[in-house]
Amino acid sequence: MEPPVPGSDGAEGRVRRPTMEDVAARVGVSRSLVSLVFRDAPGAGPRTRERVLRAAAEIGYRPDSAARVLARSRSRVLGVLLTVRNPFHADLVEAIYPEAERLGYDVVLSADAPTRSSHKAIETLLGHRCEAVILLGPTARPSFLTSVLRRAVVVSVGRRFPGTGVETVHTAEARGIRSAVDYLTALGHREIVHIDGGSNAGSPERRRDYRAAMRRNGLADEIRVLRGDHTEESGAVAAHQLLSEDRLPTAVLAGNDRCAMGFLDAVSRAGVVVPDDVSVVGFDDIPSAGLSHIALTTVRQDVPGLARAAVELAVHRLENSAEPGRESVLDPELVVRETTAAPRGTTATRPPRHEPDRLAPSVR
Amino acid sequence: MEPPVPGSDGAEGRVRRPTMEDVAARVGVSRSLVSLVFRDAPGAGPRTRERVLRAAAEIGYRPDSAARVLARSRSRVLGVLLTVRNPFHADLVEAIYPEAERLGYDVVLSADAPTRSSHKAIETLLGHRCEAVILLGPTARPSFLTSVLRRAVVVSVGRRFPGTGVETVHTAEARGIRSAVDYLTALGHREIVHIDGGSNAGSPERRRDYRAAMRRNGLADEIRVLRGDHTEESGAVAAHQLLSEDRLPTAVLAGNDRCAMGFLDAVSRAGVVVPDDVSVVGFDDIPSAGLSHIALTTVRQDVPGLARAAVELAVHRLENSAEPGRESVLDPELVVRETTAAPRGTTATRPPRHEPDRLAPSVR
DNA sequence: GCGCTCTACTGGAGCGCTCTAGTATCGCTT
DNA sequence: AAGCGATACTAGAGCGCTCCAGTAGAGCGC
Repeated sequence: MEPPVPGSDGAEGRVRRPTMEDVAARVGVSRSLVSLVFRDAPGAGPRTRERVLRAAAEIGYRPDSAARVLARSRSRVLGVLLTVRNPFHADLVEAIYPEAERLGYDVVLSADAPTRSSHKAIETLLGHRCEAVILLGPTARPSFLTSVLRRAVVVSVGRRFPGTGVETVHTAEARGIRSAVDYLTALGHREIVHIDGGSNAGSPERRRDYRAAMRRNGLADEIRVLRGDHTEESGAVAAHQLLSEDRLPTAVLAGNDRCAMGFLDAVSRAGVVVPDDVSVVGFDDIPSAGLSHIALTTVRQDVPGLARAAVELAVHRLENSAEPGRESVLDPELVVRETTAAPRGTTATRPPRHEPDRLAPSVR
Repeated sequence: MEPPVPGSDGAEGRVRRPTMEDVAARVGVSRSLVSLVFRDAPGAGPRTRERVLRAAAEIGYRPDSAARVLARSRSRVLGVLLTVRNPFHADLVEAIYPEAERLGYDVVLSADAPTRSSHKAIETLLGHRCEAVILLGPTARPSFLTSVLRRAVVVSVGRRFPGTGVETVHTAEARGIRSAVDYLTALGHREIVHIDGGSNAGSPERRRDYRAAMRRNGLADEIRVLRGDHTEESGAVAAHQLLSEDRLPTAVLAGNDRCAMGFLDAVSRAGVVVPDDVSVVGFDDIPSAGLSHIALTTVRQDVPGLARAAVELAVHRLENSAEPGRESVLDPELVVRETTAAPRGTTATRPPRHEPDRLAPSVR
């Protein structure tokens, strides 16, 4: 049998990983003491502590997380399931890392993909002893999630699983949609079309909330929903459909930013000027929405807030007695940029950019 | 001290994770036998094997990867460092998973981000006992990578680290750039501007290769490089710069697709028609480049090939004697879509879409 | 000088697996 | 009947860490 790294110490001299034992021997203390230092536990003198740390650095010791996880009664590991292509997930992951670290948890990532089911990705997470899994816009079947619940706390970001014991964090879609519709209405728009997001997380809510907001503004007759999904392509398809008709609506509320950007791109190629000919509002506020040449007016989801709430919910659930099925709802804010204006033929000037009213996150 | 999951078996009844011992007891065999079955090792009777598998499924047993990794002489874990926002990395990750699985390796992901240095992300990977780390477009300092080499095989995708012992997988930038310039030249373009990618992986090569290709086509006097990076924003900035001048060049070769898309967007807003007024070529072929409304002509990197080569290089290096510093170079292909045409005033018809010549990957 | 508390440290039993070295049982030859 | 090689299984020693129980010695009051 070969040593851990085959070819023994090859050209670059890879060698056996140093262990705590090695550090201990070098300093002349017990392994327990070294462990104690690395866990930041009380009981070591400041001088010794420093010597241990120095010795460890000298021999390039790093704690072995497999051994650590195995030995601990609590693993303190949070699993995150993401769809690696999804830029919104990317933002969430970036925000989850520091938050987990702050609370003393490790994060392991697992991605689903066309060739890798979320089922399998979650199994991998559980294999890593995650105490809780945070699922970003999960597409898994509720029945599977229920079985996962026997092993770990489950937090879903974006999608609701009422009555299953899955914790949920999501945006108050209704408030976001309503503020967008109200804003467009205030500008003088009446023909406001919604390109929806199909069955993606949040979409049924957004569709329903659009209808409600239209009715609230006395625009029940103008309600029009175009089928879409959360891709640029679907925005472009909707654009072509609208372009093929007699005339455009004066405003479009897209299911998300990617859809809005696909729409924008397709109409500007057709010579339509945004916002003069048509106003466009997105949802999410992904990074590219804010780029100067896009400057998309959109409903911003509070990504750091969602990340923080997800981690906190998971940790709270782990460290306190069982109180399943909590729900954390965060308010979005309308970010007005340059793709919205009063419709042609009304007051020529655009309203000033208004500072969005940031609302405190609420926990129900 | 609380049991593994605090609140003991709470509302949903989370309980102690079953172990091999539990499975063994249920079937009435030894733990070793169960281990053997789960490792697919020879030495168990077919009937027993089946009974073990069934019992495991009944009690919801899953192998504990921490314990497994700890006990094994080889961890068979590959670490992947990615920048979670980067869509090109997303594609690579998706392709790495199945490839690693095929060779019997586990994959653990770690992301760098503005708030999380690649240094730290790599440390995490090493803590998980990765035998090899695959770094996607790494930004780490070579000196740090050298220190990592003592612990693991290092494979860099995209960026070269000559003479360090880091294995490298990358695209033959020169061939890609040359085919793009040759193609544009054949269409009749002479004023071909390159918006470069700054210090991003592959950019210095692309810049150099652009110059070489221009010279080869007798266009040394037309060489013009605009400073950029790999974001949409930089494409838009370059567009505004060019628009502010007397007249546009007839063709633009962008540093990557995102840059190309930023450029496209900015010029079409200014009323410039692509490809009639200006031809645009990208680099990478990210998914959105192929969308019908974008239809970007671009130099496609062979993502599945890069992923496969990276995993194979890592595994080869682990399983054979030390042969450091191999390099695997994959050929790109020019994908002609709808953002390129002959310049205004020349032969009116566009050439037919030509089927790109796919070349076999070469290993040097 | 005595017990007493405190701090600084050590010993050792696991955590859930893997993997080598064994043992038991079988069928089959000689 | 003894021997033999397979095959099917078991025993048990780790892997590198955590964490609890325990010890040595210093400092202190009385």
